[in-house]
Amino acid sequence: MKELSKIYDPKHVEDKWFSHWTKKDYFHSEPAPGKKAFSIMIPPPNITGMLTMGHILNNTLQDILIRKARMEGYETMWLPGTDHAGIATQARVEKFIRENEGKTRHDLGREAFVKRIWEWKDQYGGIIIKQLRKLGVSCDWERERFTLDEGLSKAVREVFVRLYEKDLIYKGTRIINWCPVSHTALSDEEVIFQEINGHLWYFRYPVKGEKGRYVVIATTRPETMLGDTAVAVNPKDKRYKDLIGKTIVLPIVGREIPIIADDYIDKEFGTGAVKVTPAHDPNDYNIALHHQLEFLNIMNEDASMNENVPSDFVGMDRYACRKAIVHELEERDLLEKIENYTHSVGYSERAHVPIEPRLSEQWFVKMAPLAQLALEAVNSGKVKFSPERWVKTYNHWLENIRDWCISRQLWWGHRIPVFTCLDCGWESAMREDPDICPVCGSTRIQQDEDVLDTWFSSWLWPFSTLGWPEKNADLNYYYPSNDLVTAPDIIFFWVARMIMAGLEFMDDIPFKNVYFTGLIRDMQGRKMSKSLGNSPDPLDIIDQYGADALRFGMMLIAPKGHDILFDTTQIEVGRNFMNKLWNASRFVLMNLDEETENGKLPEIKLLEVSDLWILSRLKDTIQSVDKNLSNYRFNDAAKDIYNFTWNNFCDWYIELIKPRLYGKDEQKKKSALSTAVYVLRTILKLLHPYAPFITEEIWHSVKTESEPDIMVALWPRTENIPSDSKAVRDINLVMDVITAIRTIRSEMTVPPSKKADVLISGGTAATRDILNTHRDYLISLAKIKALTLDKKVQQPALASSAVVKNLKIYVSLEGLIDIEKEKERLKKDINAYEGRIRAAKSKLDNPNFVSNAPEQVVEHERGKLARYLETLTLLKENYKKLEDSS
RNA sequence: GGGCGCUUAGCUCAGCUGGUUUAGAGCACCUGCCUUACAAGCAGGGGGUCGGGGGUUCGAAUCCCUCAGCGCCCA
Repeated sequence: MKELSKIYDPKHVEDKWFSHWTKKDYFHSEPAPGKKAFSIMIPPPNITGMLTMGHILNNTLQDILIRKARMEGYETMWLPGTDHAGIATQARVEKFIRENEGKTRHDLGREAFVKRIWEWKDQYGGIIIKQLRKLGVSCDWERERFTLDEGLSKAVREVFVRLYEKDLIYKGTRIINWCPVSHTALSDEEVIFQEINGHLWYFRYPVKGEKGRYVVIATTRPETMLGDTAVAVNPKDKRYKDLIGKTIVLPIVGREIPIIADDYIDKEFGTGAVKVTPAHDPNDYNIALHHQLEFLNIMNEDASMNENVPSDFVGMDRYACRKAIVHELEERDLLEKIENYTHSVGYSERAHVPIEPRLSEQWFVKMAPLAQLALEAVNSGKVKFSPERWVKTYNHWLENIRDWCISRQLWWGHRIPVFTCLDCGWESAMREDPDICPVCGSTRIQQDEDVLDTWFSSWLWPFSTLGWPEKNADLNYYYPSNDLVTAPDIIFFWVARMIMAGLEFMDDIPFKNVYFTGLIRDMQGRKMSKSLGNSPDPLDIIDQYGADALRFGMMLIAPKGHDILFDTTQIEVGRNFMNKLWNASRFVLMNLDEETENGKLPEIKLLEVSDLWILSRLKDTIQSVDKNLSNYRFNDAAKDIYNFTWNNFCDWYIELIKPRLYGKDEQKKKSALSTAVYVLRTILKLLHPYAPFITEEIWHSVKTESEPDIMVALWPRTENIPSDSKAVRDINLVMDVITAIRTIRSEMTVPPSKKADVLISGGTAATRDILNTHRDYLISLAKIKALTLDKKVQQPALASSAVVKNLKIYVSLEGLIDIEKEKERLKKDINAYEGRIRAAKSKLDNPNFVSNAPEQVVEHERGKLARYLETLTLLKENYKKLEDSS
């Protein structure tokens, strides 16, 4: 007999198996011709990142997919890695150096600073990858990649040059989103709009040459008035018709600016007259292009005012300047009024400060030509989204796509491979750094100072990680990958762009399926965040409950594509289940001796009805798990396993076989045990993708010779499992009768130690026969002293009764029965049946129902009614007897 | 302003092509149990009319319209 401890302790188990799997090299994959590949590319987390609940969700899902595929015999490869997170990492290291050494990156210089980031990366970067191992995820750790690796950098450069050569990359002067903290441009996707309770200021702008005449304009950003180069009105606006073409003398500055007319102006906004600041507002920029207005940049990189404004304001921060301007205009009696005004303000995704629209020269990718194929790939179903509704979001973005600003004024990242000759002005993107100008031979060559958006490397991840642009066996074998698991908040940043890149550079989609997870929130529905402190550290949870409990508990509450309200008590459910499984295994092992069991099911003829029942249920469960997992219904599959294990195997099957196990008949004992082990083994396999550690641990006590480790064992198949519908019906009847007796006992508060006499009569010969065959089950599970089973039995004077399938069940409880209580009990049952009968009757009494509903449905309703009526009669009989005897 | 989603038991959620007991599960709750696998457990129980209104249908939690509330995305 093998002994297991009474309570499952994950701490003694998890690390052991992880290193076992590593030693056996199960994580690693190489292309295996003749074997089908199954691959997943991890969404690379930031090197600055720490493991969050979101990562737990995301990576557990991927691990379930890859572990199941591995057990199904695919050559599986899950590629892990990280991205270099340009802004976040540079900011992190800058802060570190500033706080510890009092230096800026400019003090160090570009080369030395980048070297310092690499040092930081080696020490702290990618902690998250180490943390992931605690979760037990089966990535191919030897294939770990980083977006700044040599190979990936080569891919980035190749892609840049190709797009440059196709004229899909260009340099242009535009209004872009500028982060005044990080001092860099951002793409549109990196701007987060937030509703702000601000103000609308109304200023009087004097009209030149018309003393006392003003145009009142409304603005949310007073400080930008220093950069105004026009005032605009709608040409159809009668209020201002006569002013068009006249001139405004800009207050404070004294600059003379025109009043122009443009259809774009909304007559309803403010006064209908607006100030135009072409260098600091994207809409004003477009108006200015139309009207050939002056572009006046009035801010520095940190959003302080530059020397293009009156000296009193130079150097002021934009918000200090706002106050000063308002004050100054008020002094001059040019402030008409201030209104409260709610509007949305764009914030920098990384630095959490309002972005500043800024006119500057940046690099862009023309996206429209890339978008077309990407739309087709998803809409034709070549790439499948799950849940499907994300297709709409995807389409909307791609159909309205704007060019992608890819240059960043940072040092940490892939430097833009564009070179310029200072002598002849030659400029080109180059695969290799040139020594001399190919046009004039000059050595005075300069590379662009900027680096690329981090996503410019991430969008190549599905193939750059496999060695592209080289053509090699890995690419050939693993590309495209099967599933991508990601959160929908990066559908534009990443998913859509990967599809575009895959089609453009690989001529093929990057993945076949995309599963969008929900977001993890706290119980109040708030996003988990560091500042709220509502985000538990997953490693603490693993420490407390075990990785399996975390994974499984999480999956149970992770409905398809919905946000998840997370609370650690839900992980307790996972832990309790692991403990239940552990103890069920203990039970089986305690009764198992080496000889009784050879890994196979006994011949069908040796199986008893209870064995056939549990095997039939097992078969259903396997089918359901398969179906649910192939539809990405992870929580439903988890529930299938949970319910089968707990409610069928533990609650009933183990109890049903106890008489056989404790009996003398060796053959009966053997068939029970063999079936139990077989079922247990199958449960372990079904559960392994969810809970890899505990299943491996138990497996090593019940494994067969041909399958040394569950991680590489074969996924359960249903072909050889018997399915016997009569066994299912019979056992269901037995269970119903046992439950009825238990209910009586419990409601009459009969202590479990007290056995009762039970008499069963009525029903059909067949149902009585079934009960008679299984009388041992009844006796042991319903705590029966003497069981009488006959067509007609003398109803005991003092008994509690129930009706199951028209069998009358009497539990004889002399001395324990309380007649009033029993009457109440029966009355409740009678009421319930009367209700059901009413419902069925009202349907059948409706001639429209009878004539219009399908025959089957009508028949079914008739059958129901007949059964209820019979049951009701029997219940009433019992009730009457009780009344008579009292 | 446009789009998407959600609203079912005290809480978190299932309910997939409308009909298989009077709508299910887990947690919480109540009652009784240390019954030799498991008190992280066992047995039993109570609790909702499916956000409001309207419609389609023989039949609606399920389909349609509308209102309200909540959330997300885009502008």
